[in-house]
Amino acid sequence: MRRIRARRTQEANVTRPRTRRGGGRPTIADVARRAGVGAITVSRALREPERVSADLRRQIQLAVDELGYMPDPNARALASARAEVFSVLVPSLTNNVFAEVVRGIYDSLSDGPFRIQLGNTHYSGMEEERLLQLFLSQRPAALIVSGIDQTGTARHLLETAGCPVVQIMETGPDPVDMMVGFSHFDGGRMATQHMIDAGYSRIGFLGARMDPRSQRRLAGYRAAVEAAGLFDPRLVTTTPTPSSVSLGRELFREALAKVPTLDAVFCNNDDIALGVLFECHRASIEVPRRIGITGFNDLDMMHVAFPSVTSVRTPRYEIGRRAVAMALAELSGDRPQERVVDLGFELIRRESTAR
Amino acid sequence: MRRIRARRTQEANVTRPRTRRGGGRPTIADVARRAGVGAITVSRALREPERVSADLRRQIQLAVDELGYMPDPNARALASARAEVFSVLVPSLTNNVFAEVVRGIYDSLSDGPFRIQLGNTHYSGMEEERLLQLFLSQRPAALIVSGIDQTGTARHLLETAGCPVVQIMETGPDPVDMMVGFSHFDGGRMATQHMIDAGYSRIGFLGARMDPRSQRRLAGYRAAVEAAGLFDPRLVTTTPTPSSVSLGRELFREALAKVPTLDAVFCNNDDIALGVLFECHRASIEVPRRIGITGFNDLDMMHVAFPSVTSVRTPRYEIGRRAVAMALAELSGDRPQERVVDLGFELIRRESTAR
DNA sequence: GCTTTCGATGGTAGCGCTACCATATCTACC
DNA sequence: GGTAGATATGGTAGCGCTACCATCGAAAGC
Repeated sequence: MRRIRARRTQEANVTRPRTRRGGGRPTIADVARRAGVGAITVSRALREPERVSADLRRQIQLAVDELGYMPDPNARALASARAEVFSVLVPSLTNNVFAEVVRGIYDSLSDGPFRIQLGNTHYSGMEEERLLQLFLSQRPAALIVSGIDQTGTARHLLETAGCPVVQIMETGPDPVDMMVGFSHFDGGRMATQHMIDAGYSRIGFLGARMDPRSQRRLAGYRAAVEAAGLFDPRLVTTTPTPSSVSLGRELFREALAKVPTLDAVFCNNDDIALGVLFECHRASIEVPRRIGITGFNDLDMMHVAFPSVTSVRTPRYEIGRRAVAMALAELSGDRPQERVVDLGFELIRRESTAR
Repeated sequence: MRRIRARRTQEANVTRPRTRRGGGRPTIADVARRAGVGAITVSRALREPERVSADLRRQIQLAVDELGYMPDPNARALASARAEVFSVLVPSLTNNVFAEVVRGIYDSLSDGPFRIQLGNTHYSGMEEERLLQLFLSQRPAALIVSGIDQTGTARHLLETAGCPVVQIMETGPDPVDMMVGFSHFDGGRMATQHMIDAGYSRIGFLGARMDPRSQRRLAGYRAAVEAAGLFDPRLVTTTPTPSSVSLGRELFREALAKVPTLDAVFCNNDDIALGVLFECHRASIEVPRRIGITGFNDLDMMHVAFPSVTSVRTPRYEIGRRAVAMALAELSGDRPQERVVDLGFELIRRESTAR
């Protein structure tokens, strides 16, 4: 039986002309001919091996190896109306936080068949809409988007995407589909409460690029300070400028000029905190005695800094991994029970607030 | 004339059943029908508008807008045997240096039709080969790869890729196609020479993750130190461990334990330098009097640090932009004259070496 | 006035793959 | 022994688009 197939194969082989367009790379038909089977069987052997007999499977694998065959993802996507692509939207590529999230996503997806389509929204809702539209034209297998504050249009696009959608970084009451993140409000509140407990009373908030998550950290800060009867609007210093270490220094100088009695700062993120720390060094301001400092994210450098800096450790890498895991579970059929996963955070107390 | 076309169109429209597979999104045929033209004219109007009369162009644009038509990139790639994709291979996603390069690439490509396919090689030649193979199966429009030390297999893949290839970060004598970068050897040498000139004589080298570029910085360091008769193998402290601020501290401690007379360090990169700086603070080692510090890359924080840290400023963002520009030029037909572009670097002298 | 050339437009035939259905073989059951 | 059902494999017809070639009318050349 097998022999008959093989003969048929060779005959067909003779007349096949190299097409004008394809770069001469082997196609699934080449593999099929070589293995003496139908093209569809090759396709199956590659995608659902359990549905092909071990015998043919071996033969096909051999042909694939000999020919160096690689399926064309474009043809695949066209024929199946679904690309093996995860579309990922983040607001920044250089921000360490998102770099880690993205790394988590890449690490989780590097084994499987999925490619990644990464888009940088630059913190712009318009840009997010544009990219969403663009990415959706590829019919991705899943969508991972940052934040929960999509525009109406963007939200509608997500809802009608027809694939698993994971909103990351934050959790909220109304997921499009799934969510992984933590509460920035709680993070801000806990960090601030810690400084209150440590005995600071004129606690400032320093914030750059006040995106929605920063706003919620600020809200958390405010809740804590108000509860302690310590709120003063002049203690809040923010700017829409993108965050950086040098900006941290500027903000701190500004805050100190406004409120000379300032005795602690809760920083939007660790870059800002580092800028504050350096400025304290430069101006001989004692930390934590004269000024307490708390950052956000807990980058590696915070525990190395001198004095080491208190910070809120956030599960960035883990968010990336979990988002992929949830989407993958959904794709494979077993619908995750938990649609909204709160990965929490941890306040790491260090020298910078040890008064 | 136009009217006749329109009539024909409507007739055809009646019998068109919605296909079972496509998700009901409008196709080029829908647009063509609506505009009363042939599908191929729509295709042309979208890709080479100058070849279609202004009249039809307007009509087609209208139909596109009304229908919300977006071309399917997969079908496009399949039909034209070329995807509108730039494949980019970097060794790390979180390393600030590559994050900036990638940002440059994204910024340069966000307007045009090109998508980006980003791969993380984790500094592994094997992984690079694998990803190259994978990405090439998509027939990208161009390839951007980090470094010039590809394995034989990888190099062969690049040479036969059939699209523009840009090697980035370094320049060298033997480009596959094009190169953009700078000389890490010269950077290392100049940084070291600067410390020699500043009066330091027991100058150490601290290096993490000794990838090829770090190796060349080390070679530059060594050239400078040897020329001055100052070389001592015990001054070199390296580790294959990935770089981090905390690792900088470890390396510095180790170096100081080995050679107590150490009076300066050239650090592999700014993270390491920052770790050294913090350790100096912690151990009350005066900078720059007792120890001079020079970093590499000149991250924003280096000028804010106290004392501010001397570093070699590298054109990371610019490398990304230039790589895209060169590939784009090649694609549009006007072959760049310069196949190898050296973007140089700049030594930024600061307090940490101002003895 | 007639042919030649050229620019604008359209039709046909794939690109490489998979969904869908058909067919063939084998097993289980009455 | 015959039939239903399961299992394994194959054929056909697209997926949505563009390369290639054909066609057609108008301008240009003689």
